[in-house]
Amino acid sequence: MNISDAAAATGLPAKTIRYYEEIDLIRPTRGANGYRQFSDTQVHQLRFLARARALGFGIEDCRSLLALWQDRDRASSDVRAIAQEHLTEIEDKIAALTAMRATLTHLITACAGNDRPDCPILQDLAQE
Amino acid sequence: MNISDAAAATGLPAKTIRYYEEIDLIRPTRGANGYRQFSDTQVHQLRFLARARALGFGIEDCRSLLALWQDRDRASSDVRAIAQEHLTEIEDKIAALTAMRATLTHLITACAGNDRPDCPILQDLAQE
DNA sequence: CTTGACCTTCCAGTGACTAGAACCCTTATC
DNA sequence: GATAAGGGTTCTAGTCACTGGAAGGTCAAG
Repeated sequence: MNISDAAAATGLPAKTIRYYEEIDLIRPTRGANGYRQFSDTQVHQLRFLARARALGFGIEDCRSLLALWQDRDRASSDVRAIAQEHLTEIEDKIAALTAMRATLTHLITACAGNDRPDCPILQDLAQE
Repeated sequence: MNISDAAAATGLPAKTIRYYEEIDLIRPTRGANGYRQFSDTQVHQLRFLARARALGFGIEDCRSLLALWQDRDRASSDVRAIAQEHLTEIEDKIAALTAMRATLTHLITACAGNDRPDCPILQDLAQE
């Protein structure tokens, strides 16, 4: 399977798959012409990576999760620990963004949004 | 006022202030010894930038907002438009993170987190 | 005169790709 | 056999907003 087929099968751009090879997340073999060859197993790994990335896991977490997936003697507690830490980070980001949203919503509501120069948004930025 | 005083007065790291000069967000003068000199006005501008960054505005938005702040003939609608677009981006991010949180919370709850290898988290990553 | 705290510039790295250039290989058609 | 389209390859550089570190100049105190 060539790279564009692997891309179609996983939803990942070909460029991203090449990048994953560069950082040793995946090791496709090479054909006589130098083209990358992806096995069904590797396509499965790529789908795993795509899903993990979609859940927001960083590349190093993905590497760990992939290794755990391959390891039949893994402990589910190791997987859970990675997921739990990631969840905490997500919750922190949500909290930060939610605070921004509250402030912005408030300021936008207060701003007339007309031709005049007076603006509560700028006042807020200038003062606090 | 030297850079470390400006940093202390604004909460921004000195490195960040140098970076802001490099990208022409601020233009401190220089003393005879080559040190950057910050006026009270410039410290005020830096605080404005710090606050805008804290609300998540990107650097180019900050540049625009700073220019609008300096412009006495501005229309508040221009400020509001920038803030509104930014708010929409924040809401998109919150939505994406909230979806991740829901999935992760569900999976973490389902995972025993013990010494055994069976793990709903890996199952989810492998299948979907 | 030395020490230590400041300041300067410049280079490189972060995360996870992405764009683009320059070039090679395969397949189909004429 | 020529050619053109549509693969594939590598390499460099750019993204965003800093951040770390090295090498070296400046200043105030003792």
